[in-house]
Amino acid sequence: MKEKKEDRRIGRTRRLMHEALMALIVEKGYEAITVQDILDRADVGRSTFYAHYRDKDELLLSCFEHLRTLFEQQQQALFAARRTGKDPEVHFILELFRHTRQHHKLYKAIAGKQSGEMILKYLHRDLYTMLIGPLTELIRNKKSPPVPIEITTHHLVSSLLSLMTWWLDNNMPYSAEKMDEIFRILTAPAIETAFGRKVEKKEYESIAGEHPSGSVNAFYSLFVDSGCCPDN
Amino acid sequence: MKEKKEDRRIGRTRRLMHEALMALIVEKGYEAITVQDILDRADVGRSTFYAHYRDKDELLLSCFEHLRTLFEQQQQALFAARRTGKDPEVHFILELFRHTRQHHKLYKAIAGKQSGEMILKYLHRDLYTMLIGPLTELIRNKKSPPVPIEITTHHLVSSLLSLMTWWLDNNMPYSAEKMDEIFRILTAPAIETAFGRKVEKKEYESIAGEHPSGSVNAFYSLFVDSGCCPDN
DNA sequence: CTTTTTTAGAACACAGTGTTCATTAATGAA
DNA sequence: TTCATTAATGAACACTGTGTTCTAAAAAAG
Repeated sequence: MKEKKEDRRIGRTRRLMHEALMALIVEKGYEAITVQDILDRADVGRSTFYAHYRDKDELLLSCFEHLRTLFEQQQQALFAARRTGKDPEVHFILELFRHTRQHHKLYKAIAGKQSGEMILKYLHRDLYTMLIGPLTELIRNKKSPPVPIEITTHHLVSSLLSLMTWWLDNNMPYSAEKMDEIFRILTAPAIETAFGRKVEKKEYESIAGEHPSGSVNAFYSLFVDSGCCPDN
Repeated sequence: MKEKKEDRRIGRTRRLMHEALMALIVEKGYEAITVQDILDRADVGRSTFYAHYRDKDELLLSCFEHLRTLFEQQQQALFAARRTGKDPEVHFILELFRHTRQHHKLYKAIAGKQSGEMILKYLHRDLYTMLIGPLTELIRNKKSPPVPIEITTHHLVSSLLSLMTWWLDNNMPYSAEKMDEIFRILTAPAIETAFGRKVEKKEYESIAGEHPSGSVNAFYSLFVDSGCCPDN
């Protein structure tokens, strides 16, 4: 399974540069960092850096992909555990907030306001791609929604990322569960609208409750049941 | 009133540089632009540029402030017209979309994805400052909201900007009125929640209607009635 | 017309990027 | 351990872009 013919030095050098960049982003912000800063912090040679990455952006992207792999592996594990029936339901958004808290230093460097804006665009694009399919599927047989599905999806992703960065940049004053709840309260009605259904008062109230397992969850469980996670 | 002791050359030079930057942003994106590009396009000397602006960012900021002034003047005029009772109600969000359409080339350069991310942060900060006060005032006597007012405000501003940039970057496929309606559908329920009131089905349905003048509008008319616009 | 202010243009030092190459060191396989 | 292979080092280099300075010329104001 594992292709382990990689030189140890490569992994070590890459790890050093990752760590250096993450630390520097938190300290002075991505834009202000020079390649020389990274070399000094990681204590590697200039030519070594360019042997691994084309430029600063590619290093940051590499850090981002590392974090995404971490999350995907954890999702895979949870997904597998769920299939055995031993675990409760897994909700993508909640797990994302939990993973963020668990690796908050990495997330803050990568998704916080100190990081490069480029990363947020990648995150947006990735989440958009994950969402647009299942959401389109869900409204297939419904009447045409009052808001185009592309805009709704775009709005949902922007809202999620906006909450994430707010949470990180304000030192996570609330629990992951609370953030998940906040996201639901702020966006669930819009999702119902996009699905073309009326919002019943009873349903709406249930949104503010603690993780209801009613129809509102249809959206959230999408991320687990529809195989929208990459590499599935 | 007007302090017109400014040398004609100053205005001309500044205008040339503004125009050059706007055009270049649309062409190749803000980050890729060098000072030399601006000098060539505007046909001004290098020392002239630095006599007016510290750097590229300050020039972009100057363009942004120019646009904001344009909008504020128009708002002032509408506000005045409304006081005479000759005009229908003025809604901040709708007027912002209308102004965006009216000056879409400027807005696309300044708020589109090709522009510097710095500007979106300024826009976010400005809108947040405009919103947070009136929103806090509105929930003063209500029960404590399920979502902190700071987060709700942050979310609203992010949603608005996300819609704005989507609209601009997709060549404005919908009318300003439609965008205003979309913004209401996607965010009004969250506002009601922040206000601590239950959303009645009748009210909710009215959101999707054409610019209802019911209680949902309490939020939107804030921008007109509460003097939250700068320089009032 | 005279004074004041702005602009032009070239020269400059400086900071940061990305490349090259000969040398040294670490690695992993035999 | 030996040894061929691969990676890291570090210094030198050309290059691009920034921001400053200075003198001469042009334009505006009075």
